[in-house]
Amino acid sequence: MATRGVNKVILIGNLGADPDVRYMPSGDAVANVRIATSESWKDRNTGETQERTEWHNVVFFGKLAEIVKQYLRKGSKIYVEGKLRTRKWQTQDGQDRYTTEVVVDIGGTMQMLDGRPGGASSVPFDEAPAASARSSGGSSGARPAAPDASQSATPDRGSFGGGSDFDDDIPF
Amino acid sequence: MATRGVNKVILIGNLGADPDVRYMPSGDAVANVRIATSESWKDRNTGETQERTEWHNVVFFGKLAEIVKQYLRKGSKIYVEGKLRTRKWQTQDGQDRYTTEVVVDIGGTMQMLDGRPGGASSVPFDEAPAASARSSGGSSGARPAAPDASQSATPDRGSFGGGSDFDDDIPF
Amino acid sequence: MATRGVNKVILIGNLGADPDVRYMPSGDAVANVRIATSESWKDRNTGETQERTEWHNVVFFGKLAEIVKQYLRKGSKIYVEGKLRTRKWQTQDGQDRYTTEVVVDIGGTMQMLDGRPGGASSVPFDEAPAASARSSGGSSGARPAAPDASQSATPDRGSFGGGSDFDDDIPF
Amino acid sequence: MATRGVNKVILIGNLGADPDVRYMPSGDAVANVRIATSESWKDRNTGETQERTEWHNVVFFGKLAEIVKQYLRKGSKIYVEGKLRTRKWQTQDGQDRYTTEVVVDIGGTMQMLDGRPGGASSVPFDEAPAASARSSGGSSGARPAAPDASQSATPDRGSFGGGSDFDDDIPF
DNA sequence: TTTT
DNA sequence: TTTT
Repeated sequence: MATRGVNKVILIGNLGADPDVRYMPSGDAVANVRIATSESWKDRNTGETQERTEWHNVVFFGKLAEIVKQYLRKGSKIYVEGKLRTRKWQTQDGQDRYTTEVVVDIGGTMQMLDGRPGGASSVPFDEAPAASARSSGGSSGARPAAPDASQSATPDRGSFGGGSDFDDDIPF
Repeated sequence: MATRGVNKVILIGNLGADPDVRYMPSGDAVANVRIATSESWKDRNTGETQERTEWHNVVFFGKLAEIVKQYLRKGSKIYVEGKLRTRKWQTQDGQDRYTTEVVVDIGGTMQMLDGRPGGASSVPFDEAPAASARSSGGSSGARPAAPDASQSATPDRGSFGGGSDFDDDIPF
Repeated sequence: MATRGVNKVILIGNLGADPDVRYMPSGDAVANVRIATSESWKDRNTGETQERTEWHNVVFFGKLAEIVKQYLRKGSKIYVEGKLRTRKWQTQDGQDRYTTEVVVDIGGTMQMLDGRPGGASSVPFDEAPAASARSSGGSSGARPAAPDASQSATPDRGSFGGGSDFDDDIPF
Repeated sequence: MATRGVNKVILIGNLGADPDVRYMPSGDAVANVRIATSESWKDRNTGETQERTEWHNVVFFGKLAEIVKQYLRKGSKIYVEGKLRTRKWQTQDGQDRYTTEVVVDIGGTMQMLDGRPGGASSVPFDEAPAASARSSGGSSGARPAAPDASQSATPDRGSFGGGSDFDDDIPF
């Protein structure tokens, strides 16, 4: 992979919920998590302390997704290094929507900061201790999240299992 | 400002168009730019070279916005250090939309990489070589982009000048 | 402060010992800590797992140094954002030595990752909740660590108290 | 490679001299460059503008080293993402010295910012468009710079060609 | 000298 | 020793 430009995101925050892990037709795992970062400051005029929490959609692929599935839970604190990707998708009535996510693949990393017993420490994207049946079927390991791949990798919430009990207008 | 967590974005890329600079009621400038980063890789199966360009919405405030206005043009190459912020806004018919931007304020920086003669080099957010009439009226310099502030700072494209020749459904 | 270029260091690691905090003539605090980061990998030939620990010298100034003194201890895990600075110093017999440190001042940050009860969360360099008698005497808050300032800020280990029970040849 | 902690350096600056490229016994290239970053600020007391230039030793391995050799020259502006490594070495009279370098290998990247015609754009460490005779003999590509490897990779300046017209006491 |  |  060659690059023109730099597209890098670094986050430290806590998971707002358990990871949402799915599998692509190839068998590769895709894990979505919501991470919160917050900042607080004193209003110059009122002197009151303000706080703002930002929620980030983070997507992991392949081996990293498996690790996310195994070790991360609601409340887990992690370090993430990834890149920005804005993905286009459609509502049920055909309207275009855009969602920006932090994608952790080539060049990215995840690191657990909780110090939980037995927890994996840190894992760069390209790590594959043992090729599982699942990941051996695909080649996503050395490929950046291509438009096509990512579309099937992080589909509309409703496209799995045929469910539809979600609000199509909320992109995340 | 104190922070729980880290929320950092680093970009190097080129402007897709001239900066879009507006002024808040306080007189503070707000500059929006679109920055492209691209990556290319070889498809493992077909061997073909693939390319993907990512477009980022970057927002500058205060003094930095003035510098962006003065020095940056379509094609300019810059280094940007900022943070992610997802902003909620509404379409004309009242539907909720979300747009994720890279905000350059406290803790952020911009740097020009073009080597243009007379160009400013690098500017952290909190720089104010000389308090202009505009920035002296506000206090945005030492305040992170608060939800309220940012909403008026980066309104729907059409909310300035009363214009409305834009597609409400496209968040950027 | 304007900059030509980018000089940024991001570390997450544990303190190898309690912070070493001193005070400049101005009364400003300077805190030195040693932080360990480690990586492990499998040797391609032998298949054995290798590990390498890297030790970093990190220097905090002013208010941040006070916080380091108050909250950090041997073993503490922190996130640090700073810049590289190589400092020249001399052995007792007049030989030049160079030490590279990670300086956390303007544009830098420190964040505690331990989740200790009562622990401060994150602190950018320029934070000064209340101007203490100490920091009010100096102006280090808005000044990058200048060569002169830093020299007095992080002097030879022996220059405090006139002691000399250390090995002059070990720069850290 | 797994990691406990984060050890990341991001630099944008200019080469102070042409790259210094050497070859390891395995045939793998090692390129050393000196990169300058500078910052300026106004002294609060005197009001004078101060400037400080920082010089960084950056080391590239394998394929990246070849690219550095081919495309970079004195004055070239580059973006570098690497990690800190402090290396121990000895003077001719057996004294220990330490040098801190920015190592660009696994997880690192280099990007040319000059827009020179024919220049390569960006190259992550693990890129190997075509296995050259040299790099095919080694396995450095997927191995972090191990203590042993790096020692032979970035030896004392005088250890090549048997020359000795250098000051042993200056670590860089 | 840390941590797992 | 670079760059503006």
